[in-house]
Amino acid sequence: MTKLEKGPTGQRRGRGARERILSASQQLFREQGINNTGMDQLCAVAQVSKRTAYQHFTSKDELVTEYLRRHDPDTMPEIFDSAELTPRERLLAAFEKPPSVPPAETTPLCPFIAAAVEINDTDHPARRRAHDYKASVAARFTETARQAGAVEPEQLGEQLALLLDGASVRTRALDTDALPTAAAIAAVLIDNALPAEAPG
Amino acid sequence: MTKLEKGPTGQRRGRGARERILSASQQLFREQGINNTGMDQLCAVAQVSKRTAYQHFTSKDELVTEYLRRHDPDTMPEIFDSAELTPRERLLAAFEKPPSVPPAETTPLCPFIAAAVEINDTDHPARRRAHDYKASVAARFTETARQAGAVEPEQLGEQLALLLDGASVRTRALDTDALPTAAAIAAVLIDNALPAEAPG
DNA sequence: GCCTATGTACACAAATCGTTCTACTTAAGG
DNA sequence: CCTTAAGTAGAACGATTTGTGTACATAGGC
Repeated sequence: MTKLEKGPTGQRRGRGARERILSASQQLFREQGINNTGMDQLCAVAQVSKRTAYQHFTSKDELVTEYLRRHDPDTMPEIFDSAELTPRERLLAAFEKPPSVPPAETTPLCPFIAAAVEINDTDHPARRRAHDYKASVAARFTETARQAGAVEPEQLGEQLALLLDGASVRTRALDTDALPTAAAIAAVLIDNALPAEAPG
Repeated sequence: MTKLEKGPTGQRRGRGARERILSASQQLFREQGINNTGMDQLCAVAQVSKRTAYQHFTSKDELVTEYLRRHDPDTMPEIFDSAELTPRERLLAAFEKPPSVPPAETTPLCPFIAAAVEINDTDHPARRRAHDYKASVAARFTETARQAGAVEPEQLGEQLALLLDGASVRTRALDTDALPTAAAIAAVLIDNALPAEAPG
């Protein structure tokens, strides 16, 4: 996660509108979806006048694109770049729930999945970004699988990425955390793909 | 699939408006999503006047709900009710692409996932229907897994359902058929969960 | 052959959408 | 202190949305 620097509740208005707009985007697009969030509401939450919003972003489409671009600029770095874990442990760590927000709530739907579903035009920059991000996650998995000595790292990478996405959408549909289910599958796949008893 | 009885291209207008409306819903909601499909366009495709549409369905919400209700009233019966296949074969058959539509196109996103993402209100009947359908698929898998003699049928059922959803959303995001990836995982899970060399 | 269900055409209301406008205020740097 | 860039408030625009109202047409069962 990037630093959200929420500030003392009611961020003081004034300079720094762009940041406030993007913060509000993160919150609202995540909570209620892109199409269900109007610019009026977004500006109200960001405590920014509409004029200012449109000086920073020429259109809502551009704001959406920037919102996705800013979100996770690198792909899950806190997991894949962790030097303390063995490659095998890193693969498994991707399926552990981050300690953000109270454990009672269900994790919100992956913003890239949301964008891929809500936006219809395949050529929309936001959808392209979603495509790239999803490919990037698989590539990271593949890379780590290769480091771990998996027999078919590309296949394993694609499989693990699919598990994460399945867990995300199923959590949304059933309102129940599906990540443990995905984690169990991941453990099986990793065990199957890695040479037995390799240290990592 | 239910009989769509498309008729000779330009369905003759007149009686039978309700069916035409639901047919158009299937087509348009699937192709462009629920929120991106207006009632005007829908009525035009259905060759039905708007007045008639609102005589059959009091609101778009109700139409969406009915569209999801009608769609697959039973859960994938052609797979789970097939008497020619062993339980194990039935589990695997769920991951084979149905021969509908040319193989070049990617399978459209599962309508229930679409509804779960596009609609924000958890209490919306359509979202409840999506919830129930997703639970139903898992239950069908579980039931079949039990027949096949799986050691932990409930876990396997939930896992296989997650794979299907992961494949659907990933196909959407990457514009590449992800079902084979899910099928490969399913094969591994099923092999792991079923007593070795059982006839089915 | 008539009666009634059903459907049509199309204008219209009301809300909401993204977007732009004008005119005013404020904060920071030199 | 004064200039200038940045932000504000809120009205308004045009397009689009869901949903209605009115007056008219037609197909089928009796």
